[in-house]
Amino acid sequence: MPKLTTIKQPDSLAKMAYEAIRQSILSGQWQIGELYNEKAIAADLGISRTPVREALLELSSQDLIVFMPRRGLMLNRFTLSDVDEIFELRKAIELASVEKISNASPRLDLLIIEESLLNQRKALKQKDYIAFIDADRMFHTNFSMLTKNRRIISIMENIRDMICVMGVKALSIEGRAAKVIQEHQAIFQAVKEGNIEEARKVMAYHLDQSMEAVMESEL
Amino acid sequence: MPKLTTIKQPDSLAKMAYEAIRQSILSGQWQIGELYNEKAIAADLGISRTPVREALLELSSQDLIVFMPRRGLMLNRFTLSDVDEIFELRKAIELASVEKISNASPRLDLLIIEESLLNQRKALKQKDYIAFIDADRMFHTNFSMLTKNRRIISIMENIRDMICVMGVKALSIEGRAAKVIQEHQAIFQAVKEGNIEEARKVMAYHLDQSMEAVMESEL
DNA sequence: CAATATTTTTCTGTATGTAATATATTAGTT
DNA sequence: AACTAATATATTACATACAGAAAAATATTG
Repeated sequence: MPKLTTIKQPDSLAKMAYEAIRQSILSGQWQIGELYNEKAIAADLGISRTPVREALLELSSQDLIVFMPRRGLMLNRFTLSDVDEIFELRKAIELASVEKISNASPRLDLLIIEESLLNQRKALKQKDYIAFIDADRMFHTNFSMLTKNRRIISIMENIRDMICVMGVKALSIEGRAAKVIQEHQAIFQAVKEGNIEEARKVMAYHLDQSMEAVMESEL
Repeated sequence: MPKLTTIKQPDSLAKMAYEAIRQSILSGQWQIGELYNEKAIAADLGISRTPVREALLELSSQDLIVFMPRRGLMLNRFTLSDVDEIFELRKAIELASVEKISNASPRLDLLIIEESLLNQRKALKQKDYIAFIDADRMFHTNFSMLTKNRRIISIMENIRDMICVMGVKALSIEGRAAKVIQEHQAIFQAVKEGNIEEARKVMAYHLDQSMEAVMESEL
């Protein structure tokens, strides 16, 4: 029986390719409906098709891209029913997260959340759209991080990636940004007070509103 | 811009390899702690290493196996903290599922769940261990299927696979099987009555008990 | 000129080749 | 005998090769 020493995985080309491609997708460089191919991506990254293919398989199992057999690959085009499914899953996980965090003892964590709230307010005041989205993402990222559950963290990361690929400009809907801040504030308040029922309620409301905004801006 | 006709994916060797390897793992043919390698698996399946590698990458991203660089691969050896994480995630999802189903209007669904309950009782009476485990799996599978949320269904499937790989004989703990049936009955009852609060409560209790049984039998 | 048949091109899915590296084995030294 | 260094072995990680299928381009026919 072999030893069980934990081996540090050196950064493989496949992992680097995965991150590179993921970032290029998230930063909006991939057009929806456009066909891409392994060879071009490999050439672009200066490596062979093999590690690129591995990266693409991973991205495909995360539902960001879809393989069109013998044709190429494209960004996943999410349907309304996809959005519904994704937000249902998100709700299940974020409600559980908010519940866990409301219960947690080291209230230091709260500072982290509060900071992202402040950043978001500042961004809105300065009308810095990019910074606002960043802070929004941070607010929710903090919640999953605070669960300290790696599986929850990674599913939530994937959900945020999918929402990003939807290409939504939900936050640019008139008045939505201000409401988002109010909702975040309400969530933070309830968590701070340790009021679990209220925390779940306002988080659920916030996610329902977000989904509606996404669907609205999608059509 | 290319057409968007949905193309039927022919069963690729990679997909077949994935299912074959997954089944051989779930049916207990892989020993924990043992090293395996791509070449041998490929030879075994009569195909080349490439599709085997793709299948293994998928299984690894599902946390069933781990790659040991330049050494081979083995079954994932779950720690207590893994078990904790997995059950936390499971709880988040199954609580949401049970809530959704309690609310659902076409109560036909209930028949399906009731049937798996009856099967489980029968299996216990006949002391058919295999059938009992099957019915147990079926009971929970039904819940995720009834959500009609493909993402929830696939995460739950993965969770069940991981629990299977843990190699637990939790259900063989003295008296546990009978208690499982009681707990399932209580869940079914609450769902039938549309009593959401109660349904969540008894499902949470059931999952806590299950996790304890898993951890107990793991050590 | 339109419609169909044929050829060419493109791109994947799979197979195979190769260099690097972690471990096991052996030899050598004190 | 115990420890170290050198060598061998096993196995991936990546590159490359190739066949087959779909799409695009071209030729052919009515």
